[in-house]
Amino acid sequence: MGSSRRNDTPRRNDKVGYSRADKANAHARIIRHASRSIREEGTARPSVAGLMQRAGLTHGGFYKHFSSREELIVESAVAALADGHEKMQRSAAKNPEDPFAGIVDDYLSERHCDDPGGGCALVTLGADAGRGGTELRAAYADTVRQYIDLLTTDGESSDRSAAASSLSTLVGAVLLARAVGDADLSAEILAAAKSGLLKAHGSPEN
Amino acid sequence: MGSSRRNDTPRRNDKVGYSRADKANAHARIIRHASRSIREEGTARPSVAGLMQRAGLTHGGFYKHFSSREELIVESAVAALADGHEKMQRSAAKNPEDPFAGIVDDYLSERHCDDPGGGCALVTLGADAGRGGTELRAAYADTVRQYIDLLTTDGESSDRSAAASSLSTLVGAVLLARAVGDADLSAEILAAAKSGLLKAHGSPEN
DNA sequence: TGTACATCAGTGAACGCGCGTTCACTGATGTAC
DNA sequence: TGTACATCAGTGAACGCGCGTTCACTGATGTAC
Repeated sequence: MGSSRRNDTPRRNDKVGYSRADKANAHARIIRHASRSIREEGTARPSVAGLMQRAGLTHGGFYKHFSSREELIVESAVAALADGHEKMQRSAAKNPEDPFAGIVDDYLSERHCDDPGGGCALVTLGADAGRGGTELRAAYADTVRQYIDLLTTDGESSDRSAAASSLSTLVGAVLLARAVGDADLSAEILAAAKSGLLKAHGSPEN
Repeated sequence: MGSSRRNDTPRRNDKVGYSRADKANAHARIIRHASRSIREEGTARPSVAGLMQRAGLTHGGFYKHFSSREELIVESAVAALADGHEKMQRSAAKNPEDPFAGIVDDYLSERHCDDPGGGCALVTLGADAGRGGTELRAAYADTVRQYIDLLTTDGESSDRSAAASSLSTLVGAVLLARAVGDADLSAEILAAAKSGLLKAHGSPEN
């Protein structure tokens, strides 16, 4: 009740002092929300003030966490890329007998299509990465390699090629399905990609 | 020599009066350069002044051509989408015996990959279209349908599905190849997509 | 065909606004003793 | 353990800057007669 050292009054609205744990939490919150924002709006549009507001903070404290807007963008892009990869790992784990089918089902789902902010950043940040700096592109490339590994069921080189081709189809299909404003055409694209991928995967050699 | 009505002194640098043909030419020039700029930089970043400057004009006259920045962006996005489709038609025409192979060769070429400003706008404007207004998305959807038609060699519905799947692969591969900053990985992705597409197209049924 | 005049494409200065960034300030945190 | 004090996360006002947009102005264009 009386003199509280910590963990009392966990978060006041008006004015407080801030512990190191508070800062770490705030940092994680900024990154988490920003990684959604840039997937939704791209890396160019979101403002520093808006991103801080979404994390429940004001813009003034921004430079206690990042040396520039660009640094936040890169850090949250990396987080977004990792987030998408983790979700794909979970998709693969959902169907242990045919992880490829598990991935395809989740990736080409309406659910994924309707949630760009929580979805694969290869799609949402692809164009921005192509225009971006070295660091972003390197992180993007690493993520591509991880996706290809995940889609490669054995170590054969032809299978790695098939995985890269499959990844292209997955990413392209979701990009197209989101961009056309037509639900029927979106569904057609997703179904076509799924059919093509499963057919190719079913007959791996000729 | 003496009193020139028109077509003398075709374009002076300092100060001139402007004919209707001049305006039409200027309008086309603005659109042409802007359609490159937005493919290179996205729809968010290029400024009105910069876009006008690239067309050899100053920003003041902008609103003689467009009612807002947004209007220019949409108009030049439509032009960019049409430009990419025309180039793909030419790719198909280059190989009349196997138009599909002609398209795949050009689309997945290093040349296309290295020229986003002159390349397919489904790739470069995909993310922006997904975030954009109704008009842009409708134009994007129309272009997608034209691409699918071009990739459909007969009217069978399964072939249309194959075409949509192939288009996803094409678009995804170029998006990925551009975004990874690694020439080897880019080449690997393009080669993998090409191999996957030609394999699938070689054996159309089972 | 020639003359008189309204039009309007393009210029460059100016507008308010939102942006990224900086700063003085606050007060709990957390260290030194 | 308790006391004194430096640190520093977060606030909100303020900064200059570049943006989209507006405007008065110019003078060849192109129409009316």
